[in-house]
Amino acid sequence: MRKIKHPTIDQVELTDIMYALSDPTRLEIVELLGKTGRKMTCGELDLNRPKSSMSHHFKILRSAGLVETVIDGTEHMNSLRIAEIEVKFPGVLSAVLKVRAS
Amino acid sequence: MRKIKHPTIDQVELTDIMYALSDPTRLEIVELLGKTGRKMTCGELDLNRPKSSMSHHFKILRSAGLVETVIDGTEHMNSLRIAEIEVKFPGVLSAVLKVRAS
DNA sequence: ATTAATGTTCGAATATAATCGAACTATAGA
DNA sequence: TCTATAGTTCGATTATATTCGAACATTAAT
Repeated sequence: MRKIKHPTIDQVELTDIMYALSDPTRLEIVELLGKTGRKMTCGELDLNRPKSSMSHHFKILRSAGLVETVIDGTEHMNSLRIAEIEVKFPGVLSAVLKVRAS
Repeated sequence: MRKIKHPTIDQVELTDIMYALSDPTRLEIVELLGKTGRKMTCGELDLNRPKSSMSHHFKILRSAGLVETVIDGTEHMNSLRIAEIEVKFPGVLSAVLKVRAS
């Protein structure tokens, strides 16, 4: 496990994004990543759930194209792919973030 | 079966809306309702699927608060609850509709 | 080399959802 | 009243997701 695979932006489907955002835990992760605007480790994003459960949710966020994870030492740094997603699906993710921020 | 129950707008959750929109068939229904902007019967919205399957999807769209159905004779007229949803979750549904329209 | 830290993957249990035929309900029209 | 129409509900099948402990992999530090 050296590098994590992500879909390219043209492979990202709107339904997958909707699905990823339909889980409260995942929506909260996305909200936190959007709020801080920086890369965060899974640890920082911990929501009182077992590691394996969190890992599962990150996997879905990644495969939906919402989150990018790069490995840095033992840590996995996660960030929102907001710029790309806003180009492909203008207004969708930003509106969700705005709603959740208020 | 006289009148169909819908959630009030304050009962509507963002995650339920996301979930409802994560299915291609349902997203297509929403897209058609948004595009025409008028009430449409389930028949008009038929997507080559059995009635019972379509009914299932409408049920989910209704319970998510996305669609309102009023009975008119033997027909069930469906419309998007876009005005209410835009007040509660500004920009979300409109962005999805815009993306799908393009 | 050991040990610790950070996540992933596996595997199995449980839960939720999709699908669709068949039976049903409600209304309209002849 | 009989029949047609529009859609829902039931029920059973199949498929997909969630959950989380335990084992594993990778890197860092001692």
